[in-house]
Amino acid sequence: METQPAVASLSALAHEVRLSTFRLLVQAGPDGLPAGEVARRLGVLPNTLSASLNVLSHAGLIASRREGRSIIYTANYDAMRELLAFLMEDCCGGSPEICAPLAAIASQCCVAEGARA
Amino acid sequence: METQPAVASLSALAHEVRLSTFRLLVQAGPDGLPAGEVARRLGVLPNTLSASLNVLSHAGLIASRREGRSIIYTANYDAMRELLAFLMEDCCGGSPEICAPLAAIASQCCVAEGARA
DNA sequence: TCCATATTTCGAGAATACAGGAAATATGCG
DNA sequence: CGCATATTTCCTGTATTCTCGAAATATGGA
Repeated sequence: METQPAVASLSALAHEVRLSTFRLLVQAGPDGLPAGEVARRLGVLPNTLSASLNVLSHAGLIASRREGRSIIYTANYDAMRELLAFLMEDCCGGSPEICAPLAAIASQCCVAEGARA
Repeated sequence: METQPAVASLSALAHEVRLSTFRLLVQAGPDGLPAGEVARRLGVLPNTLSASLNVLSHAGLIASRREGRSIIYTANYDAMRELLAFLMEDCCGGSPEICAPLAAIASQCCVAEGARA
């Protein structure tokens, strides 16, 4: 990943409603959530949320599909991974032991539970 | 970490010069770099860079110390870790196998080289 | 003290982001 | 078709951010 798209992603996440929205969709998994449900859970007006979804979508962090009258939004896990990888990528140039705890966080978070399955 | 400080950190990073500055300092390791050196490497005016450093510092992402006439800036690795952990923290609630690759990235990045030492 | 270096602070104009009201679009159902 | 639901688009005033020139501050050395 290069700097410019990373800035775009970070900008999209640098907003209370948008960050909460993204986290909600990440939690929701591949099934995603309809826009209205997100608005209800976060307590924001539908049009305000729509603007937030638009920004996140434009940055490639989420995707959408129509289902009946609802539009379902889902997190783009690839984009999330790319952004995190970009942020982690530099720390090893200096001293690996400094950023090693990041791996510990990730394995605590993901592998420990994933490996158990 | 909570949403509000996370937004502050993301806002600080959501800017081309500031993101590049932060990455440069992360690469530089605990010794850090003087402000002038960062400005020279990134090709930005000293006062513009100063504003960027101020924003990053205010968000807690970097720290500074004076050394003679120079002011040396260093990355705050703890803050970086907290932010990354915050972003990763939700993915497991859904499906662990989705975010497991994050652990792979982190271990590629840090542990593989760190363990070799 | 005087000067050069390193960095920050101040100020102003231009550009951009934000929130929310009102209206428009799309879908499903009777 | 007519109506309710779900969501988006448009609009507008306000607030914030960004950039850069000019001036100020801090340090070290002659």
